[in-house]
Order: sequence, then structure tokens, then C-alpha cells
Amino acid sequence: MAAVRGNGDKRKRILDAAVVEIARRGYYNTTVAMIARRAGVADGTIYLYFENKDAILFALFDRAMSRFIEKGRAQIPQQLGAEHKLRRIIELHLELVGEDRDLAIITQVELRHSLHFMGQLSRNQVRDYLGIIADVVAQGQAEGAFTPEAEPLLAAKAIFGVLDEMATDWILSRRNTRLESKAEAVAGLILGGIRLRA
Amino acid sequence: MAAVRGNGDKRKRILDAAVVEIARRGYYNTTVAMIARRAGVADGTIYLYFENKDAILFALFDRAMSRFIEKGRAQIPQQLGAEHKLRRIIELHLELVGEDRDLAIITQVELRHSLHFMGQLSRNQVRDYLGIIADVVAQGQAEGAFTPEAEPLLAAKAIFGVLDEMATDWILSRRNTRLESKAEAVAGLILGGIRLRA
Amino acid sequence: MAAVRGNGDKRKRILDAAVVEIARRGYYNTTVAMIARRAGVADGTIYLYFENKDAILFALFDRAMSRFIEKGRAQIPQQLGAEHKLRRIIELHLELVGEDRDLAIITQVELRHSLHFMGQLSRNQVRDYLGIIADVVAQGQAEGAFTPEAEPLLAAKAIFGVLDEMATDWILSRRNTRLESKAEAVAGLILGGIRLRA
Amino acid sequence: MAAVRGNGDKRKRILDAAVVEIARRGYYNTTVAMIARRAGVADGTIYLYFENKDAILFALFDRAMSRFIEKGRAQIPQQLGAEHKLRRIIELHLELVGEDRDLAIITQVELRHSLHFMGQLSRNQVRDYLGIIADVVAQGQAEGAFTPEAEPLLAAKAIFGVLDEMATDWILSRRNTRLESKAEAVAGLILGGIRLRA
DNA sequence: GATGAATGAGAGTTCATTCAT
DNA sequence: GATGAATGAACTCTCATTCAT
Repeated sequence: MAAVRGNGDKRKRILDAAVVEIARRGYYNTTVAMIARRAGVADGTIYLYFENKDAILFALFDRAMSRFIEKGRAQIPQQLGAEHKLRRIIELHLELVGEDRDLAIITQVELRHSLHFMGQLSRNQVRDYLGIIADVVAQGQAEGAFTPEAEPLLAAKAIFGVLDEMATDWILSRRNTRLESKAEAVAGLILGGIRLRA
Repeated sequence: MAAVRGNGDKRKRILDAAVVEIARRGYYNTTVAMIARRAGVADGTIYLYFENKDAILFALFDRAMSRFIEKGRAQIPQQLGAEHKLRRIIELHLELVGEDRDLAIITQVELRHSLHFMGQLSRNQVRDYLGIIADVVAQGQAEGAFTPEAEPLLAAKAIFGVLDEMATDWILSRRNTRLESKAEAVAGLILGGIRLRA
Repeated sequence: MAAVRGNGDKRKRILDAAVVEIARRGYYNTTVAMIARRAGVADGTIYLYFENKDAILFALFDRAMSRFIEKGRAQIPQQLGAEHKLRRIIELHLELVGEDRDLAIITQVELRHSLHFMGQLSRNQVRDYLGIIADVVAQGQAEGAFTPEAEPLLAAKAIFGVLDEMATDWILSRRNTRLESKAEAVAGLILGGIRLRA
Repeated sequence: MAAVRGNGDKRKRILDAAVVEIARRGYYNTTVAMIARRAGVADGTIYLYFENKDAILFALFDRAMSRFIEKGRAQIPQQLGAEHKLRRIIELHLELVGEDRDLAIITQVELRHSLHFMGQLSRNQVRDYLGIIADVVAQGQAEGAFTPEAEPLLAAKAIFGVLDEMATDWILSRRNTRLESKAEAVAGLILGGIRLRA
């Protein structure tokens, strides 16, 4: 009965161990043996659950991005106005990244690095995420709340860039501030820009 | 004189070779031998100019960021108004990144990765760059052109994030568009934000 | 009764699977898991029937050589003259080897390899086979049909060598000829030698 | 000056070490580290001279077969009659194989094994050798010394089979007899066959 | 008896670095 | 200064074997 848990459990334990180790040392400086030791399994066991070392990293991305998109879908009501939705996205993004520093290091630092050299597998999910933001921008333009001059996808990338930089900055500066605390100010900048309004 | 140039020449050739190889394969998948071969020197010669493999990467960052800041200083007149300065920074950033795709890959992809795992050496220069942008923001607020609500360093990070994402997106999508062509639209977003002006 | 058959059945299925896999890939490139999969049993089940991987190979040789000697005994009447017996042996050898290419590969290629490195277990049976041929040679000499100069065991080895090379050649050249078709010519050579008779 | 020797020397030392180790344990039970240790070089050095472990085995075959064919060419005068030539081939074959037991083990046991599973690379040289014997058979038929009934290539294979079996038998029986001592008797069998002459 | 997930020793191979020339 | 052959530690991955179920 509980046996079924054993399987999922072990895969999860390997991924959890991988997050910690890779966040701490980077993908290339983390050995499979390190992950195995932290997960409490034998080296060979890793290969029962993942085809090779790369596959662990991909699985990590998958899991992280899925959680991201899923939480976004669950916590942003469809019927909300675009500005509220955008504010919510900004809050959620910073919240989720801020929740698990190790995972954040991986998505901000390793993901970026690997996207380019390990194929495009994971870029698709970033694209999905950008698509969600772009939809909100388009909605805002339809509502007459957002400037019609902005190309939605370009705006989405800009927004993502701001959020991403906040996250990266938070990781690289090892201070102990809460990432979410910036949400209000960031939302102000994104919505209002930097130029003084007449 | 010629001797010194010969010397500097070899160091430069190694760095130039490193840019190409590392951009193509990533730092960890590039061997010292590959760099040596492209530079046209013996493997051992590398170690006459660099203490170890990591040192090559650091030198690469140094050179790239120095060029960046230097060009910025040279091409943005001090007496310009803040908005013009900011527009010029945006143009220059996209221009410079767009000029050398190999170098761009390294600064966008490898730099970020290394910042975290190889110590703070290079982070300082990013900080310098953010400082320059922050100064322009502060200048704009003093001039009454920019919103006084924005904390200059935070705004600088947001601006950097937008530019950085544009650059990263340009690299990851292997399309043949010119990166500079986005400058106008990006400047619009950064200055005016996304919310429709009254 | 059915239980016993079920048992023998599983052992047989494992050996049959082993023949195919080992013939295809060689002993060292065949994993126990491959054999188990083809046999339709679990990996662990193999070890209920064989002490270890080597034991499978030994059992294979045993089975093959037993069939060989057994068929020889059954199909070569004791009262036959030596020359007829020898012709029959030549035919039978080529026939049997030619019947099952997979098994032939194992006896020609793997057996030889293992004879040397896995102990003498199987060499005994080759010796038995050589003994049978040597007896026929001696019988021929007693009958006055074969040359008395030839030392029977040496002659037996020479005969075996010819047959063995024919078999090996047939396996290594992947042509689709029938091995038995060479029997007549081979018998001629063995009996008459290569020198023209006066 | 002597430096040039260093290179050829090292490659030779590796091959010599490989012969001993592989003959003793078989190819698959010999590790690269074992060969390196016996050769007195570091593990990694092996890979400066050979692409991978397989390449060592191939090089061994090449060297062995080249020596074989070369010695054959050097020591068998073209103008000899076919029977003398054939006797000389038989002597030389047994002599050469008998000279270096380790090498013999490899050619008789490992060659055979690998021919089938590692591609056909080396089979070509066996074919060359068979061709040489076949030519002698054809010469003998032209001279009217050998029976015209025998197809030369088939006869060559039969002869090779006899020689090969003698060699294999000599290796597998660990007795201390000299292999060459059988040459006379073997030649008699090959030339005269087993049937008593009228 | 049968299973197959788990083990962990051990394999081949790579590559940053050194140093005799 | 320049070379590049040599090093050997360290990596990823495989697979015969075990044992709890």
C-alpha cells in the first residue's frame, strides 16, 4: 500500500537533493555521487529514475516551471481586470521565487546557462509564461487601461526582464531581505514607467 | 616595442579564441586545449598568460565590461538631459550587445552563471554599470523629469533587467533580427510604463 | 509432472534466450537483464536456475556438445567402414553447425574464447569429440584403408580443424550459402590430401 | 635525437604490455589501467596513442598479421615449387605462432572472438593470408603437382583450418611441447590426405 | 518460487595542469 | 618564452548480484 509512495518518494528525494546540491555548487561542479548521497540512495539508483545527469536538470526545470504556471493559474482569477492581474503576477512571481532560494538559484542561474547549451526543451515553458503575461497586456489594451502602443509580447518580455533581474539581484546579493517586499515598487515602475506623469 | 606587442598580442589571441569557443560550447564544455588550438598556441602557453582556466573567464568579463563602461562614458555627453541620456544608454546597450553575438552569449549566459559560483570579482563591474544608470535616474528626478517615487537603484535594476532580457531573448532565439531595432520601443516602455496616460 | 515441466521449461527458456542474445552481441556485451527480458522472466529469476552469468555459458556449451555427440552416436552405425563413418561425421558436423546459426556462433566464437579463460570444464567434451574421430581413424588404419603413418589423435585434430574453419568461415562471411554443400569437397580433401595421386 | 625513439617506444611498450595482459586474462577482463601499469605509463597516456580500448586490440592484430605476412614474403622464395612452398608455409606458420605464446593466444583466441563483434577490420588480413595459400595451391595445380579437383580457396581454408587447430590445441593444452615439431606430420596429412595410397 | 528495485564496485575516458626540452 | 607529451585524479555510467516483498 505504502509501497507505491516508495517510488514517487525516491524520485522526489533525488530531485530535492539535486536542487540543494546544484544551487550550492552549480550543475557542472555537482557530481551524481553528491546528489545520491544527499538523497540517501546509491549512485546507481539515480539511473533508475533518470536517463543521465542532464535529465535531472531538465526534470528540475519541468517541476519548477509547472509549479509556477500552475500556481499562477490557480491564484489569478480569470475575471480580474488587467492591471489587477498584472499586479498579482508580479507579486506571485516574486513570492514564488523568494520562497525557495535554492530553487531560485537554479531557475535564475542554471536554467539560463543550460537553455543555450542543452537544447531548447525548457525554453518552451518560458515561452508559455511569457504568453500568459502577453495575454494580460493585450487584455489591458482591449479594456483601454494599457497603452495601445506597446506590442504585447515585447511588453511581456520587458516585464519578465524586470522580475527576473529582481530575482537574480536578490540571489547574487546574499542579503536577507524578502524578495516580495519589492513587489509594490516594481509594479509602480512597470505600470507607470519612469517619466513623470503630466 | 614590437616585443611588447607580440606579448600583448598572444594574450589577446587567447582571449579572442576563448570568446568564440566558450560562446559556442559553454565554459565547462570548452577545454583549454580547444582555446589553445584556436589561438594558435601550445596548451602550456596558456599558463604563461593566465593562472588557470577560471582566470581566462574573469579576464573575458573584465575586458567586456570595461569596453562597455568605457564606450558609455565616451558616447554619452555629461551635459545631456536625463531622458536623452537614458535613451542613449538603451541604444548603446543594445548596440554593443548586438555587435558581437559571441561576446553577448558570454556576458548574458556565462557571466550570470559565474557571478554566483566564481566569486564576486566581476559583480563589481555590473554594480558600476548599475550605478551609472542610477545616477541618470537621480539626475532626471532632480530635473523634475522623472517620477520622484522611484528609488534610483531599484529603477536602474529594472531598466537593466529589461535590457538584459531583450539581449538574452535575442540570443536564445536564433533569428536574424537586429537587436538595436528594438531600442525605440523599449525606451518607450521604460519611460512611459504600460498604463495608459490620462 | 506439470510442475517439473514448468521448471525445466523456464530453464530452457533462459538458455534459448541466452543463445540468441549472446550470438548477437557476444558474451561480454550481453547483460543478464537482456537474457531475462527475452526469456520473459525477471532478472532475479535467472539466479534461481544458474549460479551466475558464467554458469549460463557453461550450460550452453554442455547442451550444444551433448547434442552433437549424441546425434553423432545415433546416426553413425557402429558397423560402418571407417571411410563411410568419416564421411558421415563430416556431413553431420557441417549439418549440425549449419542448422542453427546462433548456436554455431556461440560454439565457434564464444566457446573457443571461453575454453581458455573460464577453465577446462568444456574442453573435456571437445576432447570426447576428438576421441570419437580418432577412433575412426584408428579403425581405418586397422582396416588397411587409412595410411598407417598418421597418428590418430593428430589426424583427428587436423580433421576437426578443417571442419571448424569451414564453420567459422561460414559464420564470419554472412553469405547465405548452405554449409552442408561443402561436405563432399571437404571429404575429398581430407581423405585424398592435396597432392595429385600417381 | 634519442627523443624520437621516446614516442615509438611508448606506443610499442603499450602494445607489448597489452599482449601480455590480454593473453593472460582476455580482452574484456583486462582493464586499461592494467595495461598502463605494465607499460609503465599513466592511464591517460594510453589515450594519446590509441583512440580507445578497442583500438589497442585492432593495433595488436595489425601488428601481428603484418609480421606474419611480411615474414612469409621474406622467407618463401618466389621461384620455389608449390609443394616446397606449402611445406615452408606450414613450417613458418607453426614457427611464428609457436614463437610467442602470448601473441598466439591473442590471435587464436581473441582475434576470433573480436572479428565477429567488433567489425570486419581485421578479417581482411586473414583474407590476404588465405589468398597467399590459395595462390600456392593454384600454382601446384598448374605445375601438375596438386590435384585439379580442389578449389584453391577452399583448399586454402582447409589448410588454414588444420594449422589453426594445431595452434589452438597447443595453446589450450598447456604442455611444453614445441609447436614446430608437428610440422612434418602436418605437412604429410595435408599433402597426402588420410586415405592409404594405392 | 518469482519478482525487480536497489546496490556499489569498478569500468573507460577526459582534461586542467606541469615540466623537461 | 614556448612547447606539447605526460600525468592521474575525478567523472559518469553500467551491470552482476541481492533480498524484501
